[in-house]
Amino acid sequence: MDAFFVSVEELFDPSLKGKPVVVGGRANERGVVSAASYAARKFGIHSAMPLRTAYKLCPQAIFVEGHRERYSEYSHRVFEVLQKFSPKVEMASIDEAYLDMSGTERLHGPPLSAANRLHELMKRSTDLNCSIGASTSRLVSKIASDQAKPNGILWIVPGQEAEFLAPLDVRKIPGVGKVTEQHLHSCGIRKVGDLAALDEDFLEERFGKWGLALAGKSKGLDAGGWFDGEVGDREDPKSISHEHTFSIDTKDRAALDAMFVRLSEMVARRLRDHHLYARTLQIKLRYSDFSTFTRSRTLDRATQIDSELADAARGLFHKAWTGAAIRLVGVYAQQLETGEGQTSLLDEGRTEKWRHALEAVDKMRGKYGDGSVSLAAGMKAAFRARVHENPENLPGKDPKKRD
DNA sequence: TCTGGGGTCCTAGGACCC
DNA sequence: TCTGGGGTCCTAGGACCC
Repeated sequence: MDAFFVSVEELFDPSLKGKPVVVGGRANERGVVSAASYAARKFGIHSAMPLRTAYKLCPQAIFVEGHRERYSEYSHRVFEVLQKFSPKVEMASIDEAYLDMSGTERLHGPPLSAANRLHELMKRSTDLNCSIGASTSRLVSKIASDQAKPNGILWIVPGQEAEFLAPLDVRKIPGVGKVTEQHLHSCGIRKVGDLAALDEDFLEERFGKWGLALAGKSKGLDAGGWFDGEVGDREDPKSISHEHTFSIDTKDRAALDAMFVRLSEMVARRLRDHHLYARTLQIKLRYSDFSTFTRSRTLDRATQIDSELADAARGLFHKAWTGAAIRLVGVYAQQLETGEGQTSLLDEGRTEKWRHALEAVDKMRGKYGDGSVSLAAGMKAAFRARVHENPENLPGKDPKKRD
């Protein structure tokens, strides 16, 4: 989808159309650009750029927080349109999808006319623009759709994959980021064609397993990495996490403790939504100087209970924390299992009680919002965060706030 | 410039087992 | 007595994607 978040915002507020719009947060907040309108991009603004930098480049831009629920809803509408074209659809992210079109020629005709009809139906059904790349591999189709933006279609004729890729910068290959790009440049490799011309053994020696995959990609093959397997058979998530960057770095032990509880609750809630149990719990700490540390622990027994995750998270935190001011904390559930596994008789009663309590809690959260119920420590987190960011929120000043 | 939040995949060392 | 080779699990870190 083209400038997806911005385009959805425009549907709800047409006055934004044609203006420099930045989705991601207010101009003076800690955070980065999630999406920028094409008008904003003219000023040099792009996604992942710090909001404060974007503001300096274009102070007159309109900064909006964004609405995740709306994007999810529209993502689902997009998915429904795509399903009309192939039974094998894979949403690769909220605004990007792959369709396996093999065997649909009789129904949709040759690639270009199928792409055309999809393009038109997408516009009619969702009022949103997309770009389409068509080819014999996911890799080439993805790159082709990038080249087709905005609002375009690009079909790479079978056999022409390598020719299409050859003049492009190596950075265009998904998986080649800043670091790999620098590494490749230092070897004198700048274009995909340079890569394709190299000896596979050289690449493997220099870049390991990844080098071998790169050799394949440079020729347009879905070799290794993300593109393995059939289109559309992604299963359960492999990890579930939440993290929080404080608007002001903090050393407040109770506030940090409480934030770990709150994040653990959010993770546990989503584990239950997915009917999954976590065997490994990881935390992340980021200090003021941006140095980042992770600590993890594998639990005796997989769990989806708020307090068990929270206790483990706080335990890891206390062991690792230097006492210095902290910018970010995070909680990650990994090694997800579909059952909790062997439970000792001793644990069973306790676990059962929690299960009932949490069922009720989840129902209330569904009805009254996520903030409606929390472990006592989680409530403290919300409260302390409010006071930390605005001392006016201290209780006693206003009887209503004290409640 | 002053750096979010949600993910996936890969590497590498050490413990431990046979 | 002076040390193999294979495997798996655990932990920490990092590149990368949207």
